[in-house]
Amino acid sequence: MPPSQSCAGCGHAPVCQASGYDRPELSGLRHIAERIGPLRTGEYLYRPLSPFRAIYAVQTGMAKTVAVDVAGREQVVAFHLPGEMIGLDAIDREHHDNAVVALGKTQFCRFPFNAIRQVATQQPDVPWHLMNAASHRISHLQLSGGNYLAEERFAAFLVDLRDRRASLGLSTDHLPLPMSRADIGNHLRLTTETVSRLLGRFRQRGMIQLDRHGVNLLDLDGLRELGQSLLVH
Amino acid sequence: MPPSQSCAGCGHAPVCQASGYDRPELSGLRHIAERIGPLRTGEYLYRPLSPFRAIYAVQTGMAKTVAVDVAGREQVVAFHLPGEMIGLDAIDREHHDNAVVALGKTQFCRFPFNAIRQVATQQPDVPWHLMNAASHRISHLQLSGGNYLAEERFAAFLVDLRDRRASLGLSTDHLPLPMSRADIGNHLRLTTETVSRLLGRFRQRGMIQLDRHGVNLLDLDGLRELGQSLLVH
DNA sequence: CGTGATGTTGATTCTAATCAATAAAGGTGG
DNA sequence: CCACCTTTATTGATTAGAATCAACATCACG
Repeated sequence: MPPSQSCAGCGHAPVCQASGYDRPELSGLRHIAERIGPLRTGEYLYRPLSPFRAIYAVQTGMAKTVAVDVAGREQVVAFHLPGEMIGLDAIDREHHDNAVVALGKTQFCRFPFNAIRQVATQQPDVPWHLMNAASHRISHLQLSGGNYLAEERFAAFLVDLRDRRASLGLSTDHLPLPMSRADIGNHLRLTTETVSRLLGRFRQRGMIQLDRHGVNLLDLDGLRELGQSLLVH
Repeated sequence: MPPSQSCAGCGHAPVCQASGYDRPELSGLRHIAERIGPLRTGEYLYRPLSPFRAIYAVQTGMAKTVAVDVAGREQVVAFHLPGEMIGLDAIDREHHDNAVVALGKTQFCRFPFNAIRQVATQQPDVPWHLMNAASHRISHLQLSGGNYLAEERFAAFLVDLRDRRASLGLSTDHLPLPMSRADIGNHLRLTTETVSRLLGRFRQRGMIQLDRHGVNLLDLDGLRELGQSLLVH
């Protein structure tokens, strides 16, 4: 099956709209998009050493980016929601140096990089749109690299996920957590045990409610206060 | 004194060349550069809430970027060597959310953002050049956010600094460290005491030599091995 | 249903922070 | 140039936060 071209008829226009892709100055991007997937839990969109040929966005579902260092240690570098750009860290490289893995049934949009550069010659806002995404990602990484307590980082993680879902028009009362505790912990520099304990602590305080597929945030203000130092304003 | 325009006659062309700014496709950037400074230790290039109007690069000397969170805690987000872009994290914002501070007598190049966008309409490689810088920064931040031991982070910090100096054609035998131990520690999520102890440990092992203004790396291979997981390859 | 993977909870250990004291450096004014 | 004083750096003793080790519970899946 050849990848379907263009965004015409895509049922997921709303999240793209929320991410700013519906601006007429970016119309060219919509015409070069290819759909990838669905991939299922644990399947790879790309791997370390895969040649860099395209940028991606999640269309539906969720994904993680994982860096693998020389010693083989894995580092979960980001979780991706629909509409969020994937692969900006490889633009200055020949090859990807990390992997992108689906978390649950996930579809992607693929933007071939050659096509992006071609489109950019006609629509000069295109590179600046990517630049804005990169700029935002830099801000986020700078903050999250900071020296904060486990509780602060974890609260910020939950609130950040909620806020990103909110800005995409996704449900905010319930946060699905399709990744493992190990993934969350790895991402936040915590062990699975510590993640479990923090979830338990927040539950005991009545700040969250846990179910099999995720959490309900019962005290968003409380969590936001705990994580405030780590949240972009 | 009005800022001097253009890079013609600038005595620091070599580092810019090493950073790729001498490519003819970027010639427009050279014509809009303004020189700022010299600033002295502790003086600000900009502060949080300063309006975002330009991107900067260090010309000579060294600088740090400091984020200040809601609670007033400071976080040293980066140290900048000559030729390195400053302010990419503010491109999608109206205002800077962090400060840039000179470390020792430091001069900057200022690239007004309006002028950059103007130049970009003539030289389409300009935004992609910034994008490459942003991409590289994302890669670096993703790695350095990882969960590594104090010793690994510190060794990687020293080697990274050396390698960046090497790629700019600066001396590599001696690393000046114009920032305080507190700055280094803050940047690496360590206390000043721990930085001191690590320096002491490396010195005892004969890996470095300490003097008043910086360090000599006596066993680069050893340091590189300690920090290998954190270094981009 | 098992059964292997994932998640929770408790006991103990360890890395780096904190607390504390001293030493060295840098800047200032006489 | 030196004495003084403030800031910065080093080193040691103790503490704390999260990791590790360990046992058990629960879930997903064939």
